[in-house]
Amino acid sequence: MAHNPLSLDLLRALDAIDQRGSFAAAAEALHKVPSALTYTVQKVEQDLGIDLFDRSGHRAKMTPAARLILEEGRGILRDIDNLASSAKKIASGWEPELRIGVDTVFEPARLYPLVHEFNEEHPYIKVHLVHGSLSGTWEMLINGDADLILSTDLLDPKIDGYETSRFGEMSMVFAVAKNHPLASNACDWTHEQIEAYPTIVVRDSSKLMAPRTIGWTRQNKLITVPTMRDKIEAQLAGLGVGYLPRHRIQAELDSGALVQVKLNETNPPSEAVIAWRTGVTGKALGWFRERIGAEVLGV
Amino acid sequence: MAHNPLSLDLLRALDAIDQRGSFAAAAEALHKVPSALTYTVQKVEQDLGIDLFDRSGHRAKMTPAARLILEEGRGILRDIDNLASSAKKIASGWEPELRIGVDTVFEPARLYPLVHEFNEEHPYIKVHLVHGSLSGTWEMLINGDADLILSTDLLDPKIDGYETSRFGEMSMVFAVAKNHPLASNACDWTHEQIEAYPTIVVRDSSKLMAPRTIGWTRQNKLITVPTMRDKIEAQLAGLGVGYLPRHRIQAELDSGALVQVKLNETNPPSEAVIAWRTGVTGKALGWFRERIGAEVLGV
DNA sequence: CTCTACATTTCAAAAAAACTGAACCTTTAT
DNA sequence: ATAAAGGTTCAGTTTTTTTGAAATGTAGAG
Repeated sequence: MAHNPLSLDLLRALDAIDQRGSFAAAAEALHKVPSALTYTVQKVEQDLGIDLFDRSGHRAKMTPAARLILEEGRGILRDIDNLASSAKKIASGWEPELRIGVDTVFEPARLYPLVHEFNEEHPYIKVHLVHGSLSGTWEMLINGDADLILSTDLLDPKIDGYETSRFGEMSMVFAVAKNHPLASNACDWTHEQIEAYPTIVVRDSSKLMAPRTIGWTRQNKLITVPTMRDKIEAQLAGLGVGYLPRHRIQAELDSGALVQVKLNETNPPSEAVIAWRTGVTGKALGWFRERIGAEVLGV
Repeated sequence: MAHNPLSLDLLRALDAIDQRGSFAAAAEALHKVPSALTYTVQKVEQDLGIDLFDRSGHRAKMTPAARLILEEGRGILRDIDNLASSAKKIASGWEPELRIGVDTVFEPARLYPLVHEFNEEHPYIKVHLVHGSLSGTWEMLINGDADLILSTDLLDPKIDGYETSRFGEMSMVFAVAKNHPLASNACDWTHEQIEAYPTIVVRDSSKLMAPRTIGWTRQNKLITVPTMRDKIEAQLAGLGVGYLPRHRIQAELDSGALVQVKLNETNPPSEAVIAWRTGVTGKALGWFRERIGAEVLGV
């Protein structure tokens, strides 16, 4: 019923006493007089019904109970401090949470260092990474399910209400597994020859918008997978062929696990873009807008 | 420099306002008058320099900053409450921490439910599970590295300063792997025949006391391993033979992965015991002393 | 549109709490 | 033995918190 007798003042007092070594020194550090500390401590001792100091000797010595309060109390004081500064941040335009929609063409792990850095600076601002593919990623932004998305300009629905900014170039390469028949003579295949093999395509995660397909698709021999990671793995396994973003498969191209097939059709490079809703000006959004760069594409 | 303006009173006020829905109702719940709440809130708003409520409408509405303080504050209030009650517990004879030494003959996982239950009841009392083998387990108790140990009476050094209590019977069975030569005719092997195979023994973790060996050992063909789990695995792999505690290998005996070999020597059943230092009367120690029972041996 | 019923704030006064400084023990150091 | 330092006590002072009555303001009913 009554209040918890533990006060932040007591926690601060215990901390100071432990750090400075005596009531007198602690009192000075807290800009108080020693008897004020005695008062604070005795009050809690009385209300809580336990001893916090053993006064049998010359110098007061903390009891195990006080030691527990001291140790856990430090964490609580830290939390309270963080909380106060976070509240100020939010009041000054930092959002309480930010939802970032990441298209499956990007490697999510490349964003982790940035998110980690942000989290260190702003421990109480929650960052949600949500995943989407193709039009589905834009849909998250339009619907308000994400505050910021990473996608490509190819898929930009070009409707009102949002703004974009480019942060890198993405070249798509037609690649097949090392042991795939198309890998043997890595040039000058005809359409018919290529169409002999299934194409792996990433399924659009959009629920409402018209699904978009990227590049040409043939009606026959399509295998759809939910994410770019699945597509890469499927092509690595030789299950099918298709365009893959170079930044996701550079290691595989270098090691020879995947082989680029040159086609005579031209594939204009697309741009990696971030997009956000017009008029949304949160500082956390700005923080990421300024920092998301080519390193998300593996530099 | 100055104090953090966030006070526990504010956190409690925000919580009540959120739960009851209005300053007036919250004030009543806190046995105060509404203007007192206004005062508490305004004071923090002024000190922190931010608004906690939007007063443009009829009813005061929390700002996002206040919402953050509310949500995180609830956790802090919970911590403070736990801390107060834990401090009282410790002052009334509950130890701040308890170190339990577990001999390797026991399956550590069988203790987890008990430790979990204890931890729910006493969130701020730290339980350390430390592992030892043979005399080493007793040494932890004698040295003061453990407050309570689980071992067997066979290894009891029978010196002054501690007390024991039995909590179950442990039968040791001479077992070999399914495919081991000794498994084929599971009876009446001569000593010489058995001595043809290596014996797996658990190494004593003792640093100072005289290492004890359990049962007979032959000087030749010994393979020592650090824990009972290693010994079981070694015998399962057919690497050697030896006595194993039935409660650790019941599943393997049932499935036939291990086969009991009957020997004509008699092996008196030993007792599983707990032991603690005489005169140590902490309540956490008592809690475990009362509850450790045959379920540690798999019922 | 006016009136009523809340919901909250303002303000001065009162109560409670926290703090101070001087006096006083007690223990440690010299 | 004496000085120095740590801690407490206590009466008085200052500061903070609470109160209750009046004021303000808004939503909703009639």
